[in-house]
Amino acid sequence: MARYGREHKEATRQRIVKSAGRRLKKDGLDGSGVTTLMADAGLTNGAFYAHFASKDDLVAATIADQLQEQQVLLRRLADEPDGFTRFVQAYLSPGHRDDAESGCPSAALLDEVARSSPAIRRAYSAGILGVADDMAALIAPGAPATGRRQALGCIAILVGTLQLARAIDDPQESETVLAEGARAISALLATPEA
Amino acid sequence: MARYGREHKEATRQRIVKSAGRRLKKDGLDGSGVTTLMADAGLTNGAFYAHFASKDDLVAATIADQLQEQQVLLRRLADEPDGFTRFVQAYLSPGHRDDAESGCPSAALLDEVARSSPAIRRAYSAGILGVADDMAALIAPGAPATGRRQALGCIAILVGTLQLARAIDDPQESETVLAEGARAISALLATPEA
DNA sequence: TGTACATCAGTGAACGCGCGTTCACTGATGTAC
DNA sequence: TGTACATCAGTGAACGCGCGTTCACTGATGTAC
Repeated sequence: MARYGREHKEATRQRIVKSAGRRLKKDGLDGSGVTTLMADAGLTNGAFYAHFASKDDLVAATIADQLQEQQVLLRRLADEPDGFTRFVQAYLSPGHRDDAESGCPSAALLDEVARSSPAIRRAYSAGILGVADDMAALIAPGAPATGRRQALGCIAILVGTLQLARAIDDPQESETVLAEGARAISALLATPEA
Repeated sequence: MARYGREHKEATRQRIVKSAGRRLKKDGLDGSGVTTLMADAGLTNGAFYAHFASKDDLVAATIADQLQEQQVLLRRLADEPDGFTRFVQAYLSPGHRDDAESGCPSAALLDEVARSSPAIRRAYSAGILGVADDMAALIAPGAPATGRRQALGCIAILVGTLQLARAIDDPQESETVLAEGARAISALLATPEA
């Protein structure tokens, strides 16, 4: 019945989603064309619609996948000492700033996501709230409600800081921004809710 | 000698830059075409290159103008009591979240700016550092160096918070994000540098 | 084991469209006499 | 004051190109006998 093993097509789809993650974060949602996205996966444009209903459909799937990857990363850190501190340090590092392609999808794409179709915003919203939950477990293991609020605040700080550090072309000012972002995270977590 | 009064052409250019500010913040840098940008100013595409060398040139000019407008706003607030607090309140309001077109250029465009040409990043960097200086005067009138660092941190928090609030499609979660952003600003400003 | 076949993942050319940019031109303007 | 003129801001059609999407097809595959 099934031609090629039944996992073959799904594997190809996953390959497209993974390479699209890198391309979209590098060139933006509007800046990445279907032909390029397929070429990145070693395919031609024609095969695209055998896997996705539209470019929006791929973007939504890719964003969901990227945020799931972030959840996996955060869960792995839950087992390590100072997991969250180390996460913040890596996130606000010059290395991450200079490598958007393999970095945080929110930092690379958030303002474009906010302008995107409902389907994309839905995928993003569900994904980022999942990330917030896992981050909350790192920040305040015993207080999910508080931790989740704080996690959303931390995400906003991390994303804004990295974007600003990327946009500013003076290396020294850019480093100042990264350092101040780290200070803002510490300050937020050290300040009890009113 | 001069045909049309000598201020005529400059006035038209300014009109294009102002309407481009709204359009670019609404539809993004990649999402706004030259024909649309000119139509917004009541002109046709052909006249574009009499005013700008390229689309990048208009984008750089528009970003510089938008950031100057923000400086004007911040300077006006310096004369009022609680100027900065009121600025933050308005910035992190549902009204601003739902009206990107007439809002903060950084919140609308920062990740696209980070991917843009050197000329655009240069215009943005110069502009945002000017904004930071004026914000520093509001935050810490007597300590420019500290104030400037804190201002950069505040800008990152404000931008990240507004973008996240815009992307999340659940109104309640979105409000939580805005509230937590405000708390992060207070926490950062209340925490002395190490 | 070898061969004929049905399946379907992937190809590549084509579609209409909007992009950024160019250019020959039009026609309203302020100036010169 | 009235008219002829030079200027040049703005028009609108056209350029080649890449966009997202469609579709007739190819050819490698696992299965049936």
